[in-house]
Amino acid sequence: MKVEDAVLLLKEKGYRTTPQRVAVLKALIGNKHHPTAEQLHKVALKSYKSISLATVYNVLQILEDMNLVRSRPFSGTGLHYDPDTTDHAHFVCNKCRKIYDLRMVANPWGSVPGSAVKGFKISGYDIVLHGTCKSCLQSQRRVR
Amino acid sequence: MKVEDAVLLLKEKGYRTTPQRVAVLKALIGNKHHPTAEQLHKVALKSYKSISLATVYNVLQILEDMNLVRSRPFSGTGLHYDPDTTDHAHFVCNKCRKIYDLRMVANPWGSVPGSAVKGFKISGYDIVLHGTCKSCLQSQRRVR
DNA sequence: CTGTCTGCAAACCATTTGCAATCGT
DNA sequence: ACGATTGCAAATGGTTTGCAGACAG
Repeated sequence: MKVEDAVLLLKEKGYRTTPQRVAVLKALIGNKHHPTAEQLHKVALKSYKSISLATVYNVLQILEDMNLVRSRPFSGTGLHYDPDTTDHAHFVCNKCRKIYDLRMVANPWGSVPGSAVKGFKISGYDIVLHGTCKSCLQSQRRVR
Repeated sequence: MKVEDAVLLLKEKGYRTTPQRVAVLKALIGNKHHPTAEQLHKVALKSYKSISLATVYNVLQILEDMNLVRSRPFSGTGLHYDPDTTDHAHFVCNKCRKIYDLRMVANPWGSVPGSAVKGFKISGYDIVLHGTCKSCLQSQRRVR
C-alpha cells in the first residue's frame, strides 16, 4: 500500500484530501516500528509543520475504520498503531519495549480444543509473545 | 488457590493482613469474569463497606508482583484482572464484550517460524481471539 | 460558497500519587 | 508505639470532544 492508494481510498469514501491526512499517511504507511499516536505526530510534523495531535487521532480513527491500520494496547500504556493489517503476531521485549513482527505459518489457534470455540465466529486474533529480545540478552551479558 | 493461602503468601512477604486486602482477595480469587478494577471494587465493597478504589489498585499491584493475578488490556479501554495465572488464551466477543477462557493443548507458538524467535527468550504469551460468541450469534438470528 | 476539517483547550476516564490519619503487629 | 496501610483528593497521561475559524471541493 502506497500513500497515493490510501488517499484514493479515502476519496472513494468521501473523505477530503487534506495535507494533514497526507502527513499522517506518510508517517504511518510502511512504518515498521508500531508507533504510538504521539510518535506519529512527531513524524507527521516534519511533513506538515502545524498538525495537531488531535488531528492525528482523528485521522487514525478514520484509517482504523477503513482497516488501513490496527491499534493495539501492547505495552499496557498507550495504543500502538500498525499499518500492517495482515495476519501476524508480535513479540514485545520487556527490557527495551521494542515490538517485533512474527509471521505465523499456520492457523494459530490450532491448539485450541475445537469444542471450546465451537459455535463461535472467530474474526481475528491477537498473539503477543513477551520476553527478552536478542540484542537485550546480549547487552545484558556484556554489562553484568 | 484459596483466600487463606493468598493471605499466607502475603504474610511471608511481609505484607500485613488488612481487611481491605482480604476483601480484594475474596472478590478476585475464583472470579471467572475477568473483572476490571472498578468491578472488583464494587464486589469488595460487599465484604468491607468502605474500601476505596485506590486501595483496590494498590492491592492488585502487589498481587500482580506476586504473580497471583495478571492484568491485561483486553478491550482497549481499561485493564482486566485474571486470577488464573496458568497458561490459557481468551476469546473476546465483540458484541457483548464478554471474555471467555480457552485452554490451549500445546505450544501455541509452534506456528511461528523458528528463525524468527531464535535467540529470543520467551517468557510468556497473550493470545486473544475475537469474534462473536455463540449466544450473541443466536440472539442476532432471532432478532433479524 | 458550503459543509468538512482542523486546532485549540477543555473534558474525560482509568490509574497513580502525596500525605495525614488510622490500624495491624 | 511504630511503621505499614488506607482514604481522600489532586495529579497524571493518553485519548476524546466541542466549537469557532480555515480550507478543500
